[in-house]
Amino acid sequence: MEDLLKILNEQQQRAVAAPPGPTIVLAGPGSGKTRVLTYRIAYLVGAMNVPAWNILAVTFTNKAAREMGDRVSKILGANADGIWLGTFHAICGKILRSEADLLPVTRDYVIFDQDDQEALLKEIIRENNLDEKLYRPASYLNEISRAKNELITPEEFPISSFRDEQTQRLYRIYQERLIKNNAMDFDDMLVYTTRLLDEYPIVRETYSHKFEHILVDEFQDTNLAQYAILKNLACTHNNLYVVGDEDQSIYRWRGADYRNLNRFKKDFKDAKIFLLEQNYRSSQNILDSAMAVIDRNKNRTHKQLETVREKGEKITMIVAEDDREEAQAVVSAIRDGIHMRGQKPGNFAIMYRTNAQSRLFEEAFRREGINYRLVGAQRFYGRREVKDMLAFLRLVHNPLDEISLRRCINLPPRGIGAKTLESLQAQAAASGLTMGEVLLDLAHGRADLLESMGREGAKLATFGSMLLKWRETAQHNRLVLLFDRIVVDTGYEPYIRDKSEEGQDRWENLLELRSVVLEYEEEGLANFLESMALVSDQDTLPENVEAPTMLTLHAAKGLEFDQVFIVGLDENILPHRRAVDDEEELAEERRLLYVGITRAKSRLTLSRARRRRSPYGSYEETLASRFLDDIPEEHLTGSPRGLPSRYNYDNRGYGRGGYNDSLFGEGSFGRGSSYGSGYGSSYGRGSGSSGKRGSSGGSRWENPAWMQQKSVTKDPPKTKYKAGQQVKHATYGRGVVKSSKIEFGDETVEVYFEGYGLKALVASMAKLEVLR
DNA sequence: AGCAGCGGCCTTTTT
DNA sequence: GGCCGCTGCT
Repeated sequence: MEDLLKILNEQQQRAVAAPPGPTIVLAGPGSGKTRVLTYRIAYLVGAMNVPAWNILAVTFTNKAAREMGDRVSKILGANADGIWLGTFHAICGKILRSEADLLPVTRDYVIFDQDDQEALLKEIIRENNLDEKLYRPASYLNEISRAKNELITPEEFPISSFRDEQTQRLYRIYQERLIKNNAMDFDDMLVYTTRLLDEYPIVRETYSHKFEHILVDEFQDTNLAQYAILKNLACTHNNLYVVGDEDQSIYRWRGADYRNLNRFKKDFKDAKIFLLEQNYRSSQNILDSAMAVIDRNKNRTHKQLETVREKGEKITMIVAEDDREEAQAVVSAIRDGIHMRGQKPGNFAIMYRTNAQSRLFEEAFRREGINYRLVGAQRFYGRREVKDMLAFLRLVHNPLDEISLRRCINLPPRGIGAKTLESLQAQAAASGLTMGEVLLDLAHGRADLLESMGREGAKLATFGSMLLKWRETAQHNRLVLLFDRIVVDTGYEPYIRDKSEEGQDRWENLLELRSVVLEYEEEGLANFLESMALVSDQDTLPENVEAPTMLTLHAAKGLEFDQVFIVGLDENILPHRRAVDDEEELAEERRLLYVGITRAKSRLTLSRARRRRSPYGSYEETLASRFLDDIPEEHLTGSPRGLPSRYNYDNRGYGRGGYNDSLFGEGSFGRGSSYGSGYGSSYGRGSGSSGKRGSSGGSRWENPAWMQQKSVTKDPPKTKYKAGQQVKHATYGRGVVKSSKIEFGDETVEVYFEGYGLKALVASMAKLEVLR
């Protein structure tokens, strides 16, 4: 253990070896806080003899959890087994399923995402004859969400206007309906867990004893509900170790409250505080600029960030004529970095305020033939065909879920339209059941029902029978069989797989989902559905892909890149239009920029556009972001208001090679960015395709191995692997093929591995080596 | 019941 | 400029 401590600096060592009890680690960007957390866990296990299963570590994303888990395992090996490590929501999910008896929902509850929530609230608004134009679900959901994050029940909802009254009413009905659907939303997971711990001393004490040591990453982004959970869990020991940085608090709008740090100090008077100021990431120029930006915020402690690295290059400013040119300039710069200076494509990142901004950059990358990876936006799990399939699976798991029922009951169209649904709903209401229950009753051959519902009853009974069959399949068979049954029984394949390229993409997405299903054979449907609901954007960031990354500033938190481009530094973009007239929100926009700047290791480029397309289509003049004023000129190359440098776009349909020099301007020439005029245009083309999934962009699903391999659907289905063959797998080692067959155009091999048992693998992805 | 065509509405950020 | 929902036609 002492050896381990040696590779940490003095501040880090002290934080890692802190005595038990409430502890705050204030960690500047790039100061190795993940490292401190990892070693803290190792220290607890290795030096303080705390069993791993008595440790709970909470991270902000699943990806962060995975990374930390890997690092801890590397240090501790099997001694790390049993540790609870995950996001707040994942950990709450685990607790809630264990304690489901105490909840108003059953163990089979499903998690409603934003779309489901909106669908449900929309229904409620409709049923209550409220004007849908006036009652936008999203805006009410926002308020409901905020209330939940502050642990305010519908009854406690504060009322000071007519709108508040409506919100309260909708909130109350919305909660009732969630329970009726045997569902909860993201916020409920926190709220129910809090209440479980608050109201049942036995539960509180059980978990508090189990989690003798609790560690929390990104503490500045916890909300009140999360804080309450932590406090409850720590109630018997106070061993609460939190790491955070108030300057990186960027989720206020989601209820996060960096004042939880103050709350913590107040609630735990004896809390020890450690500071990590040594930066290992960025050049001093970058850090100085970051500090210049953040120092303008009030109510914070100034931190003097020092780097171990060199002073580094100045920050480059690009000012383009319009947003399209901005995108082209940034992508050209990346292209030059890759091709002229031999930089690795993965070194680059483009960060923006809103997802919508990614589009022009995607187009520019395509023009240049450069592959890219995109975080978030239209995620894989947000795709229609994926959500459709998940709706079927959710309905099978939880027939009370009316949102999923409505979504999938007529997929593909089978004559169950609005009218049929209405009569199903009427029947449900009349018998005090849910629609799903009525369907299952019909399937069970309830003659009275069938009779009273006439022709519609017959249609519904057909679907009900399928549902019943699927539910039986789910109980006795492999998960993937259920998946396949649904696809076959509904005729979903021909429905989405039309002749178009899009149709093919959709089908391939479905196959990809199927291969995810294969990974959940042991964990089962409930766990599969839960992880599907809890994957975050960052979790879908493709790894091991050498390509520039595009992501929002929010998604960039916790990451680092050698060269960072922060784009759209205009008023109303960054800071965002919605934030400019509120001081608190403005401060958060500033922190957002700070987070972005501090992601950069060696080189930082800021860009803006003089004209920008408004959401409506027309072009608007822009003003330079006020934040640019705060970056001292000595750190900057190019002026925020200066002239753009001359770009040459290689005549790719956009080439006015260069811009009018005589445009008004304060900036002087030659100070412009270094993307000089016209490097050759001969490279880049066709080096990769980024658009396999159309404009929706990628995720970790971008070009997976099986995609390159043409699917085989025609007979005869020849399998590559044969029963009895000895094979080798990267993770599982040696195994014997038990069977292999073509399912949906992809070969599925069942292999028996020593020490791992029977595994079902997708042949094109598993990369099995045939030994004999 | 289902599709095509038209008009109104947007855009923060996410577990 | 694009998505969603509504209307009216088959």
